[in-house]
Amino acid sequence: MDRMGSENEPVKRGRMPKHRPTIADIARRAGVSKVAVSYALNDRPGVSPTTRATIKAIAQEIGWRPNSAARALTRARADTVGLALSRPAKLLGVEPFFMELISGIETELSARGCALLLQVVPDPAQELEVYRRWWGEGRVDGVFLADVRAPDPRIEGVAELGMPAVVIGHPSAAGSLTPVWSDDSAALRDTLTYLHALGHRSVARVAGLPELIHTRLRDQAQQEISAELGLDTPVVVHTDYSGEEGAHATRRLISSPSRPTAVVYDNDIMAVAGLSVAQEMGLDVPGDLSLVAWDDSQLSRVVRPPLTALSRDIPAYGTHAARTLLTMVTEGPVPGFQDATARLQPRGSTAPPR
Amino acid sequence: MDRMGSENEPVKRGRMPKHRPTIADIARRAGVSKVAVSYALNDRPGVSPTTRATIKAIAQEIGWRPNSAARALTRARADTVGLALSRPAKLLGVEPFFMELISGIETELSARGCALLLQVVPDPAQELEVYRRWWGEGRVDGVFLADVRAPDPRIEGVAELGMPAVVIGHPSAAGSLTPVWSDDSAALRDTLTYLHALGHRSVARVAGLPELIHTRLRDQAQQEISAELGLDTPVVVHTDYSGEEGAHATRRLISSPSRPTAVVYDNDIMAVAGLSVAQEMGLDVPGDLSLVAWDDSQLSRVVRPPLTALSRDIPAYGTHAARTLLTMVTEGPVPGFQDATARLQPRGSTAPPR
DNA sequence: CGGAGTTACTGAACCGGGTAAGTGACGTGA
DNA sequence: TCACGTCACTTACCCGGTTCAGTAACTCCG
Repeated sequence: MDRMGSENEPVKRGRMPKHRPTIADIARRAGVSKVAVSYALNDRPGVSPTTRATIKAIAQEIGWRPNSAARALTRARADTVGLALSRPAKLLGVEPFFMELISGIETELSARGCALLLQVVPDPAQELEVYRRWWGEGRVDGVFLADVRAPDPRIEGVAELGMPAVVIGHPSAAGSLTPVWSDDSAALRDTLTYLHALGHRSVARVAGLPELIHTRLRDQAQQEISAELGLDTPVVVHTDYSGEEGAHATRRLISSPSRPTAVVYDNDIMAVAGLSVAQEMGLDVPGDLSLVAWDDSQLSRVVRPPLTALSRDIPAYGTHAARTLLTMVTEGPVPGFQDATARLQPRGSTAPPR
Repeated sequence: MDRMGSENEPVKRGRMPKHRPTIADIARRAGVSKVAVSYALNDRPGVSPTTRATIKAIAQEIGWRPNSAARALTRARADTVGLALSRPAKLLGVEPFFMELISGIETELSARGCALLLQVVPDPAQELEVYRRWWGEGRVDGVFLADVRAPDPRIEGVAELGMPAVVIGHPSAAGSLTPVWSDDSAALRDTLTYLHALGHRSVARVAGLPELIHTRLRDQAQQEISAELGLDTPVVVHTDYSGEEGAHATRRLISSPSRPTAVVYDNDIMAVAGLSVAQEMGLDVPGDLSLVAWDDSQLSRVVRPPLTALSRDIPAYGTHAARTLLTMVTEGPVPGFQDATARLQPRGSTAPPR
């Protein structure tokens, strides 16, 4: 029984009215009530197998999809989680970390029918504001926090909202929120032990942003482990993670009277920059200077010599973070999750010092 | 009925019930109806200045935000646009392009109070499925399409849905959708003309995925421009954009009997890999081999010699794409937008051939 | 054969905003 | 003095899907 264009009559260009099908449309076609359709489509008791099949067939045929807004309204669930990043475009682009993390987060989210809302903002204060807005508007069910800082207003702010949140970083940085982290200290211990075994005694580090907690933790771990192993007190230079600052820091280290024999870089782009600088200044890598990159990507492998790197599965890290967050959303508080420790991948950029 | 605490009355830890404020709450406090509140908050006539001020003050005080689902339901507008990417995690991470693009897209979106929904999927077919779902569920008002392929089901599929969409790529790839693009052909012309002027006659190219339309367009332009300038018929090697394949392709080119004197790479990671391979094989860059990278990032500047690159403002590109899409969403069809042509940035990796 | 239980369904209300169409209290001009 | 217009609100109903509380019809069983 084909009834003519119900209420909305004037069609624009011969096209269908593009009226997205609703359960009311299905109900009309099937000759039942909206409610029966709702029960049928959600596999809830209350409709006969025959009716259920008919309704499902009609839904399939007319391409019905549940309107997410309507559903969110009743279930008070957005099926969306959020991630705001506060780093400048140029830096975000050059660090493979975030893209790989996002990619891993997606893997888990899409398997569970959840979407990811992303926003890039200039600074952490605005990041909190974005989270406040998202939560207030009911757009997200939870969020990820990355790049935790020394005193970080986001931690307290998000906790106050009562919004499920996963901190990508060490528990000591997470406050009352749930951390998903990997043990940087152990990774650094492996690295320094390895360099010590090669015969190095002076190991410097070109670190990331000093205000990030994970930078501080690495700084502190390096102090402690160096002392334990009997290495020289380490020189640590802080940068903004850019290649330019990595190059500059390397130049400073190499020119200093107490030149280190090995350098650990907090990301791979700085390690590559450091490698170029060292070679340009006539040093042999690894003969005169050994280099280690923290986080491994294609970049570490395509330069000569290939870089010894602290390798970890970043997409998996993201997947774990997403899984943790979704569990919190659906089942309430969870303790946190410790991911695998980065594994040292020795390549051509490290050797015994001459 | 086994669940008793359903009326969420026993608060867990002394916290407020976390009932997000609605306009009904404001109405109650102000002693007016919901509608008066709605009018007041939306700056519509129908309430006295005094009442309006009172209502706004209360809204401010209790931290009211419009529920996005409820709003989407009546306005049939999600205030969200979508981007699905179908590249493997490892490749996405290493190419600064997407992160910078997203960052630029965000700049425009957040200024207009619009959110970005992101999804990473394994292949283009699933990307279309994601778009179908998002559109069917009313989650997005429009989408971006990147990495258009030779026959691309997404173009037709998205057009069929009647969903606003911007194609990041050449008009010839966009079908009936709206393109935002920059003139690769002109950029390549500048590059080849420059290399020709330096004295190069044999210019190869290490290209990206052959199924991408923009790769094809570059291939074709290279053919034509090379012929025009009197260069040798160009050798083009297709890759998956990874450093590994870039290195391999370079090795092949260098070892071939008709070794080119210059190579253009479709992204910077491959150019860096190519540089390493050339140096490893004993070639002097730029003396024996000149290299050009398509798309410029920090990477091009931190290696030695720094890479001559086709530089363009990718965040701005994203901003233009976002602006175009939002215009389509709010005002209907627009013609498309041509972004600035990439500018050749000569650095140390190019010189006259020996 | 009558009451209880089950099955298959429906009407009404709800989520949190929005719009259209009133309504009563004023002010104003003829 | 009265009809008319405005203002400042209100009532009623919508968006699309979910939930609760019925209600017939049918089955089962003592």
